[in-house]
Amino acid sequence: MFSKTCEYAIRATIYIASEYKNEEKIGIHDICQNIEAPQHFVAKILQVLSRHDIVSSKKGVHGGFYITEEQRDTRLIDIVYAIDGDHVFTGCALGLKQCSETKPCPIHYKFKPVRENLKKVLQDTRIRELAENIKKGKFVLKALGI
Amino acid sequence: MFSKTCEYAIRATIYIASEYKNEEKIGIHDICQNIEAPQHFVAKILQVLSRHDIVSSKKGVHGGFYITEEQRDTRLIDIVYAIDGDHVFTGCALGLKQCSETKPCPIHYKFKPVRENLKKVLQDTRIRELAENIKKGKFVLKALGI
DNA sequence: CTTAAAAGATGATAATCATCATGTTTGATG
DNA sequence: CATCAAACATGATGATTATCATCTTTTAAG
Repeated sequence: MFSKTCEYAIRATIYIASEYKNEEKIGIHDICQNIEAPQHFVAKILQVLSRHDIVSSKKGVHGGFYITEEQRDTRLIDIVYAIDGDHVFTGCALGLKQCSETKPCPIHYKFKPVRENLKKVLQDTRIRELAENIKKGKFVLKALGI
Repeated sequence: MFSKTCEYAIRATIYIASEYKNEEKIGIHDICQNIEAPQHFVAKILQVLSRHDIVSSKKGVHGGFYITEEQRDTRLIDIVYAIDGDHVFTGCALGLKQCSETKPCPIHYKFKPVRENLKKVLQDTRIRELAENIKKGKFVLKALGI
């Protein structure tokens, strides 16, 4: 559904939001270990997220990634747009360039509710809520090693 | 949502179903021209569809691709399964290996209805219906050149 | 029974996406 | 103000996906 890049982006953002407290920034190493993702790759992704004002970062000693109160209001759709663009929402399911409401492909209207459903979920889900649920232990971001 | 391979597979199948009549098989060249897809690539895909009994083919002079009455009952989900596998339906939206009903990722339950919705659409849509609609001119598979 | 037109099979190339590596800039701290 | 730990930037490699090319097999028809 999303690119791997986007999956990592969402996981990293949720992790940062669930861990950040007391002004202690979170290092890339810590992040990657806990979301089980390749370090260099995620570093690159976090730079993009940072430029899009989805997460914050600070260089230097005691630097790292963190998230502000405002940024906790980020909706999943913002991350998807920042990384994957609008393709998931607007692109034709059959890959037809000219497919539209007036020139629909054979399955255009059948997929419309699916798309709208997806969009709604992404619009209604905020990082804040997901991070809270992680903290409560309701959900997991990685398999817990015994 | 689907791979390009899968998009071409669906388009080709619909085209064959909408064009085939009077036992006249449809050549790969004709198909590719009308669905605007690369010939060699689609040839490969049609071989897979043929092996999966989604379309039929005949070699030699006056050979080509065609579709039987039974094959017109093929549902879109059959094509997706044949080409892309079950990843769209079962894979975690965040790419987590261990994500499941008992160990859900943070957005697992939010995406569940989206997935079910998608699956239902694919299950309820048959090639027969799509081909009929093409014939009636209600939908298009390619941009009509002026 | 030879020919030609079609799909079938397999392997090679190209493009895209994911991952890795290396060096640069920033900023707190002694 | 030198040092070091962090993110930042950019380019290189690897893997996967999409596309192309070449040859083989089948089959109707002269």
